Amino acid sequence: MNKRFSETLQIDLRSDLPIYLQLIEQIKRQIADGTLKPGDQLPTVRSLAEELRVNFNTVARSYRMLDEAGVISTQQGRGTYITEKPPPELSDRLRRESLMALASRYVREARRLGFSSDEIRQKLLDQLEVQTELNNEGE
Amino acid sequence: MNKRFSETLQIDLRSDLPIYLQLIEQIKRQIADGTLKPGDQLPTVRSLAEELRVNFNTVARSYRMLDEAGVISTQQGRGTYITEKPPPELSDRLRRESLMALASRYVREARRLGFSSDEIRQKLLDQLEVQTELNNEGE
DNA sequence: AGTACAATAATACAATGATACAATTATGAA
DNA sequence: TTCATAATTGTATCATTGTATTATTGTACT
Repeated sequence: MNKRFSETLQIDLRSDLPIYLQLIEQIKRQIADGTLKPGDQLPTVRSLAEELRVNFNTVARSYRMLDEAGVISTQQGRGTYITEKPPPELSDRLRRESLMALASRYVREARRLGFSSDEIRQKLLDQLEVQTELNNEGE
Repeated sequence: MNKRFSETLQIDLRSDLPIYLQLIEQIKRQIADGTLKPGDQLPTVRSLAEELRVNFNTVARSYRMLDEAGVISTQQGRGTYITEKPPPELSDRLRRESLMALASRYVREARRLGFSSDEIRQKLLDQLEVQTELNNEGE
């Protein structure tokens, strides 16, 4: 049951992180975890922008930077695609960058809600226990 | 017949109350009495400043403080809007639910990337240090 | 006067939006 | 087919909007 790609992206207009960086972060992560595969076509800058209710230049900026990073290939008049053969070490680097981005966002948003470092850390430990219990059975 | 927003604001340059505080007070009041509704867009800092004959930094200062108070949402390059759900003081219960959701999402996405509990926990601790240094948490 | 601080102003910058353009693809008539 | 034309796609440029940093102004206090 494949969601529309745009529905898998969560943009927070109130975040202190710019929209174009939020997009980059999440697309990178989907590539790293295999949700997006080499050769997959991404939505056009205009259609994705419309569904996310942002300006298409903002999407274009994200695509351009991802292109420069070598993870996607944007082609004028054709569209944008996940790079066919990512450099061998790119995938592992993407994984680590994605983890860093996730941790960074968690801390940033939690701090924005006014929580202390202790509370942020403790809640994570709680969640790690909860979700680990669930996963150990099924695996 | 709606007046221009700027015409509903009375700025007294001779008041002992600073301009930016006068603005904050009056905008807050208009939100409280329903004149300004959630989702409404406020004038740009420059246009409002021009009509009020004050410097746009002064308006920006008012907007920033209202943003920090959670009353409005300022978005660079887009504009400023009355916060959708303005809970005067976010209830403790809601805050904790939000933190839980953030932590849960972090763990879930990190696991999806294939990281272990140790790696997930360690990366968070790293980020806590990094972001705490910048923010000088003690105060 | 001199100092210290808050309020305001000036300037440069970053993120997003609007518009026009170029490259490619799709369509259809000859 | 082949060519012309329209539609679609990304690109380039500049305008608009809020942000950050610094300078200036004004006020209160010694």
